[in-house]
Amino acid sequence: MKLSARARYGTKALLELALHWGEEPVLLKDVAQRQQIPLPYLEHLIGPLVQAGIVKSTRGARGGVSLLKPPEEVMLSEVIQLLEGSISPAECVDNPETCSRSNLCVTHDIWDEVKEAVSKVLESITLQDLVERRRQKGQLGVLEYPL
Amino acid sequence: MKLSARARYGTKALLELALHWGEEPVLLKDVAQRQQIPLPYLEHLIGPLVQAGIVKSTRGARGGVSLLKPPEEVMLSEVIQLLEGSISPAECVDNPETCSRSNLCVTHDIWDEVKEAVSKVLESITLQDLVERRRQKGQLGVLEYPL
DNA sequence: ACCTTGTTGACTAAAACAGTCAACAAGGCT
DNA sequence: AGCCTTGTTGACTGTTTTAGTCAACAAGGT
Repeated sequence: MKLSARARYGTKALLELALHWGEEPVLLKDVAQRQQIPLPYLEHLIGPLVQAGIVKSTRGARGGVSLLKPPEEVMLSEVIQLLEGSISPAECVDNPETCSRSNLCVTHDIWDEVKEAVSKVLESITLQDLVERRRQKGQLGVLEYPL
Repeated sequence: MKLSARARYGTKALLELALHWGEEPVLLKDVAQRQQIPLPYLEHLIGPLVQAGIVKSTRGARGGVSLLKPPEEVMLSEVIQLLEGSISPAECVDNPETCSRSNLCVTHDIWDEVKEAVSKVLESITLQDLVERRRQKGQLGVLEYPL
């Protein structure tokens, strides 16, 4: 039931961008450093996020990445799904045809309920929520960590 | 976020035993066959379940395995935890010391909420619930599949 | 004794995953 | 124009985990 590093790193990266919503693009390098993500790894996460229309990237000097959609419009469920593939705990939840006798299979229903529970949580939280929680935690907000 | 085959197989196996609660021990071979679990694999799941006091095993002719605790006293959370290790979606939920700056780390809180949501579902379902759901599905009950 | 059944541990094959490296594309700056 | 900066892409590697197998063994019934 572990979430992949992909999904965890991706979420942290987006939080970082959300903290800078409306400002200049942030350097990938800085996102990596501040959120403790290996830079070459982060590079691979950005692609899908750009294609999904969540992130905008600008090349060249003074370039970087920034959020394209407003933070309050990005649900975590969306992000996780994009980077993780699917949140269902068992294959048969997404593809009922893979398990024979799904009609009798009670456990199938359980895994589906688990999935729904997770979905519900992740759908209820947006990047904006993360930003607010973060600001509440470290009262200093963005100034907390220089650079 | 996938559940391991260990946990899924284990759950199915216990459901099978719960269906025979109060009867003669069931052969491992039959559990494997009816729940579509590779026998040699199932053998490895039984050990931990016996040690945890959930299952009782009897060797020799007319032996087999049977539930030790009443089905209504076995929560799925217990089973999954035993076979899967932990249900938290991220390491840092179980070991906060592994992630530095956990004080500022907002995502940590999210993963914890996800874990709680899953726990809540799995704690609310016992083997007895599975049995009842199963009986409702296949009206014929145990007779549904001969052998 | 012998047959049946669960127990244990060693082992393998395959897949998934995290992470790296290097070549490249695109855009600003002087 | 040329250089420097920054993101993009794809190939690659090493490690870990996982599912699954095999074979020797232990225990109990008949």
